[in-house]
Amino acid sequence: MAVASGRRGGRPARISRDDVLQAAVEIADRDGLEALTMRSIGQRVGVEAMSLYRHVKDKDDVLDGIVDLAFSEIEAPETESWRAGLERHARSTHDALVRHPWAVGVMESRAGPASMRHHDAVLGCLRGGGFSVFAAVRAYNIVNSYVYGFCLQELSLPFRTPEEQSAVSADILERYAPGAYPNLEAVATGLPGSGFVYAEEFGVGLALVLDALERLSEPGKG
Amino acid sequence: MAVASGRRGGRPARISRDDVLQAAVEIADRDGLEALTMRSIGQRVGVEAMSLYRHVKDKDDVLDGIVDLAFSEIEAPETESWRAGLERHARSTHDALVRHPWAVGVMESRAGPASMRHHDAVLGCLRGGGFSVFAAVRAYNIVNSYVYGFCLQELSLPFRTPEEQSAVSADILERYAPGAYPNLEAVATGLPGSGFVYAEEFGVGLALVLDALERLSEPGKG
DNA sequence: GTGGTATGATTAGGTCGTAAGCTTATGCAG
DNA sequence: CTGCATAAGCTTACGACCTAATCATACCAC
Repeated sequence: MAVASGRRGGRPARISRDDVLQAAVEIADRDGLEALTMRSIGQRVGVEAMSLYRHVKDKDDVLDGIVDLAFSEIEAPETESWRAGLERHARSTHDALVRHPWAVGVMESRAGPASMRHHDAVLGCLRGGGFSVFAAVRAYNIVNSYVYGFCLQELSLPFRTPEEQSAVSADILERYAPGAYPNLEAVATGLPGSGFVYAEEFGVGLALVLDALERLSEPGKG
Repeated sequence: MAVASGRRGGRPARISRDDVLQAAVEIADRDGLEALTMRSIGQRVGVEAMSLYRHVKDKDDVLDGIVDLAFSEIEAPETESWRAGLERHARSTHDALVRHPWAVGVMESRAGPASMRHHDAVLGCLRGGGFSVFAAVRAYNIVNSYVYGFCLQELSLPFRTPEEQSAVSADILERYAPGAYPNLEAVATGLPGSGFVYAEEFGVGLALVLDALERLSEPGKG
C-alpha cells in the first residue's frame, strides 16, 4: 500500500512552500507586484528560479498563495455585536491592505480558503445580529465596497503624511495654469489648514456607512 | 525661420495616436490588460509593433492614454443639485468601469487631464451645493470609495446574470463539504429565491451613501 | 549497498518591451 | 523635373520574463 501523504525519502528540502510565499510577500510589499518575478523570489530564498516550481505550481499559484496569506491577516468577527464585528473586520482589512499595497485589485478575484472563511464569518456575524440572508449580503457588500474603494484611493495618493500632503498641494497649485482647476485650487489652499487629516477619514466614512446600515437593519429586526 | 509646428513633408500617416489608443482599449476590453501588448496593438491597427512608437512614447504612455480615454467617458455633474450631480457622476463612473473592466485599479493611480477635469467638476458641484472644502473632499472621497469598491467586487464575480448566479450558488453548495461554510451555504440556498438582484444593488448602496451624506451636509448648511 | 524518490540546477524555447538603424514615401525648394 | 529634408513604418536585436523538459544529487527504507 502506498503511503497517502508525507515524504518517503528524498533530499531534504532547503526551502518550503511557505518560504516561497513569505519571500514573495516581502518582495511585493517592498518593491511592488511588478518586481515579483520567479527570479527575484529565487534569489531571496537562495535558490534558482526553476527550483521554486517544486513547491509552487506556477506564478499564478504564487499570486493565489500570497493573496490568501494577506487575507489570513484579516481579523474575523467573533462573538461581538454585528456592528462591532463588522467594524473590526473593516479596520483590519484596511490595515492589511495598507500593509500589502499590491493586494487591492487582486484580492477579490482570487478567492482562496482564507477568503471563504472570512466571508462566512462576517455573514454569520450579521445574521447573528438579526440580518436576513438578503440584508446580510447587501450590508456586507456595501461595507466591503467602501473598504476596498477607500484603500484603492488611499494607496494611489502621492503622500502618506499631512506634511507631504501640504507639499503636494502647493506643488499642484504651481504646476497648472491658474484658473484651470479652480476647485482643486480651493482644495489645495483650503484643505491643509482646515484640520483635515487623511488618516482619520477611513474611520469617519466607515462610521457613516455603519450608521446607515443600522437604519437599514432596524425595520427587519422588528 | 524654422516652422514651429505642423508637418513639412514626409510619408502620410496610416495610423494616428488615437487609432493606437482606440485599438488598445478594444483589446483590453475584450481580452484583458494582460493581452495588451505592443505587438497585439500593432496587429490590430495593421502595423508592426515598433511603428507604434512614432505615435506613443512607450507602453506606459499607452496605459495613461487609455485610462484618460476611459475617464473621459464619465459624465461630469452640471448645474443640477449636488445630490443629482453626484449620483449621475457615480452611475456613469460605474458604467464606464463595467464597460472597461481593466480600468479599476489603474484609474486612480494615473491621473490625466480628464481625471483632473472631473475631480474639479465634482468638487465644484458639491461646493455649489453648500459643502465646505473640507466637507466636499470628505463626501467625494466616501462616494468614490463606494463606487470603486463596488465595481472592484462586481467585476470579480463569476456571474453576470441572475441565472448564472443561481448556477454558481448551486455549484458552491456541492463543491465544499457540508458544514464547512454554513453561512455561505445559507446564502447559496436562500439568496436566489429572495428577490435579490445584483444589478440593482449598486443603486441601493449608492442611495444609502448619498442619504448619509445628506445628513452630513445639513449641519454645515445651517 | 542499492533502489526509489524528492530536490534543486541546467538547458532551452517562447513572449514581452524597446533601442538602433534602415527603407520608403511624401512635399517643397531649386 | 530634380533632389533633399522629413516623417512613417520595418527589420533586427537584446535583455528580461515564465516555464517545459531533462539531468544530477542526496537522502531514506530496505
